[in-house]
Amino acid sequence: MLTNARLVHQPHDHVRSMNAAISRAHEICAKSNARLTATREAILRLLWQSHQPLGAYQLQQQLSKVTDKPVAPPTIYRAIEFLIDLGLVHRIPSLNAFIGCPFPNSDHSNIFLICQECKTVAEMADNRVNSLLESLCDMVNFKHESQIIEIFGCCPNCKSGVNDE
Amino acid sequence: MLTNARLVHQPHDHVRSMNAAISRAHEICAKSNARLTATREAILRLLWQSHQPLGAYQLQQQLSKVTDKPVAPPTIYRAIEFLIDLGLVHRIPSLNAFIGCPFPNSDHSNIFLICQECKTVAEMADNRVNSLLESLCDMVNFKHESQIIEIFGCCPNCKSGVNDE
DNA sequence: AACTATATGTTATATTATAACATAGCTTTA
DNA sequence: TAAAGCTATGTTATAATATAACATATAGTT
Repeated sequence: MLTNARLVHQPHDHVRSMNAAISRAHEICAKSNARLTATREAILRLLWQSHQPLGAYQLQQQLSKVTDKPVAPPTIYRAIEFLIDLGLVHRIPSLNAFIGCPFPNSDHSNIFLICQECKTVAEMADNRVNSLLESLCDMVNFKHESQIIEIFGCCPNCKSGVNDE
Repeated sequence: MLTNARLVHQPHDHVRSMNAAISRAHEICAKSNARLTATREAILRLLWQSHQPLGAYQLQQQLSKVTDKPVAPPTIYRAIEFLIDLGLVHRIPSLNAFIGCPFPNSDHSNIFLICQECKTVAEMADNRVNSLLESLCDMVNFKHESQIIEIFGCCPNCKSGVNDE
């Protein structure tokens, strides 16, 4: 089982984990002969700075602030599409929002733990889940190609009331 | 393991299964002191007639045709919200679309098999999946409240080319 | 330097969803 | 049965999300 849950749900060194993510992203792009341009990297950074998924229009605002010039939606959606295709970013369908993938090289269980209180999202991967779902698909003769699992609930911080005002 | 996959992926008696669904819906509403009004029932019927999920604006068009008068989006969204709250209908987040629930009384695994070819969606429920996911959540101290699992792939019909032209 | 492919800018618009307020229709009880 | 109160629907407007189409620029290749 692989997860970034502890990272997400506890204080940690943001800058360091982001830098790691960015350099990993550069490697992955190099391998695929893909270009991590300034815009794309900026979007990836914005997504990594937040453990809450960001919507396209939030990204638009933030990118516009960072670059100090207007940014139109297609710019955002194109960068996101690029990042998703490389597995660096996920879309959380029920939230219409996007989040950086903490382990872009691994198997994609795509299990997301969405805290309804604080809106943070942690990711997990687990092979038992994958094989169980694949076996269920086999039983009904459905060809499994990909999956996404969204789990809604309450993260450890919000359960314990740590961040209450 | 509970599924309507065979029903969805094979020819069957639409009218019969829909009538069964509607009368089940009436029972469920009665239990909850909720009113399955004409509009709500019409929406539920439309959703049952199709094994493909329908978007709100598709429902709008079809309802408008059935009732022969204009229908505005809030009408649709309100009926859908009602039906979802009672567990009679699901929203498929990645499709922005809605589908009738084949076993509204049972545990909600909310596993959807989405055929990328023909766009049909079958549903499954499986307690092993539920308990596995709950145990993963326990491991990271996340309180599991609900879940949705979307599996993308290819249904038996499309695999075998049955419906090719 | 010219060519080609890739990426971005720009404008417009499509698609999905909800807010806010008005009206109508049940349902309970006087 | 009439009045009151709750639930549902109608209506208008608009918010939020996403994409199409075409122009321009930039990077990489010959």
